[in-house]
Amino acid sequence: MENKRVNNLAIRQIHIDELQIKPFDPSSPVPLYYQVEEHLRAFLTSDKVGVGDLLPTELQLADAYGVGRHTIRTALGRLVNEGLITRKAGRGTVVAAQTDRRQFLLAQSFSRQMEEMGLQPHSQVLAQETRLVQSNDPRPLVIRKLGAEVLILERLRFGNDDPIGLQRSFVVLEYCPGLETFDFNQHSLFDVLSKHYQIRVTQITHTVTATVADKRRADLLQIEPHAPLLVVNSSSLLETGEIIEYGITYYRADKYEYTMTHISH
Amino acid sequence: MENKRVNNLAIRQIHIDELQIKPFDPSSPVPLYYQVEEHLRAFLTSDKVGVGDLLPTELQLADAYGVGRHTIRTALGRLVNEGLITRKAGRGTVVAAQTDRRQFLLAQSFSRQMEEMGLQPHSQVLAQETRLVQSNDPRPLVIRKLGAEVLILERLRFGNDDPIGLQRSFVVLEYCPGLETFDFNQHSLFDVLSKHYQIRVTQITHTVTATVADKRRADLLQIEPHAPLLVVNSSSLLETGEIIEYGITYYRADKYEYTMTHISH
DNA sequence: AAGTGGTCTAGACCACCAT
DNA sequence: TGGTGGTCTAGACCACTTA
Repeated sequence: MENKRVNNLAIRQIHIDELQIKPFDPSSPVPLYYQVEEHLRAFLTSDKVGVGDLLPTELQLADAYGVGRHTIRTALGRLVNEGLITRKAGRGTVVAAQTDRRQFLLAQSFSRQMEEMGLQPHSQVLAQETRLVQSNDPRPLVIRKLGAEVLILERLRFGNDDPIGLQRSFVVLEYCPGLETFDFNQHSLFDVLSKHYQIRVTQITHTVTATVADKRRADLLQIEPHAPLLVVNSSSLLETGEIIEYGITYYRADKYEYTMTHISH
Repeated sequence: MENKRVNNLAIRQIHIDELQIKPFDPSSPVPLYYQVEEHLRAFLTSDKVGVGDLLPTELQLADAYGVGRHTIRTALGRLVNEGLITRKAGRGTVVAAQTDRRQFLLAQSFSRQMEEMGLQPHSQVLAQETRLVQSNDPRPLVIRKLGAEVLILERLRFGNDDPIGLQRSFVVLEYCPGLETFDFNQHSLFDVLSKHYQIRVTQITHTVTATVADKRRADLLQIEPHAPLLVVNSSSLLETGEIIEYGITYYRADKYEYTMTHISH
């Protein structure tokens, strides 16, 4: 529990013992730098560390893991690329803000988007049914999952009690049997998938277009008919490339905008 | 001009002399690996190489540049991260297809987007003027460049002779003096910036929302008034984080959609 | 002044690929 | 079988940060 005061900012120096380093299996075919990397990643993504914490020095890590400094640098270099840590000569290696990871969560979850905008999210389930994928369902589902069993969920989404979006979600039940028994007035879809089913969505594609509100959508969203709507179609894929969810959301253009940053390295 | 035949595929082995390596200035403060990296990048992005060409071995490069193998590996590793090359143990280092770079160009340039969709792009300049940034201009410009000189360009954008978008661009002239003398009926804005001014845009943020067409926009885009439009606001930043361009484009929702894929690592 | 990450070298052994 | 990139070590000097 030693703290130092640097630049008028209390920062925490992580002690080497906190890493709970165990000796490696030297006969393992897995490269040493990768074993170090995985061990550090597990530690960095746990709740034992916070943004800005200072990692032990490279030489301390090399000593503790029982490998050369270059091996440690290889592992740290990969974690820098991943955005988990940053390095400063003369200063040390610090735990970074996980903006990428947070942005990805935002891309998945309406609830987190609302929280990010400072709004209190809630949902009203308008319809919930399970049936098989039909040929007039969204194309990505038809192409890859025709005839598969899906949960279809239609929800009206609110931020601070204002209706913001009307969302229709198709979830392929083969990956999450029993999903239809949850109450999605109370639970976030992506929270249930990640926490109850341990499902990792690793890729999401959004296609954005525009339309004008018809009578039903105007009534539900409490806007004039013919008011502009932003239409976001989303495909959520597993690591294997299989589709698990497809969604169509109609957002009020006066309450919501879609932002994306492209970075060239 | 020696070719080898491997796996029924003619591949070209790049000879070390083709790189035209000159001795480095050893007193330069620029790290050796970075000098190597820049030299290789210039070579790889020139028309002297093609996708699939095989680079000289790491030891040959180390010898030719007069540095250690590890220094060469650092430079090559960074170029791998950048997507310019790939490596295969036992095989060698090969020139990669530059898919990442192409996607980023797409995000910049209307012309390339149209080509990607198989449409012939062209533009009609509706207005072109230079003036100073005023307080009622787009916020990102006002915040960072109030009073700076900008070129304002309003263009009607076509794909295969159909009007698709109406675009208003603000370009900060401090980075590209004389830009106002180009004829943007003929030239792509981002082509002129990158080729004539050697300007590298490394970050673009898009904000997407929706509206309905007013009379003027409906006439220009040849649609009904009140038809839905997709509104894309874009900020283009330099490596330094400074803003060089801001654009607002109104796209016909029946002709254009905005697609973005998020990937979690 | 002491310690940090940044850079660099020389050398070693390995798994993999082409021949 | 010979050569490639992949991994790893030991050691060195530097610029920079912090005290």
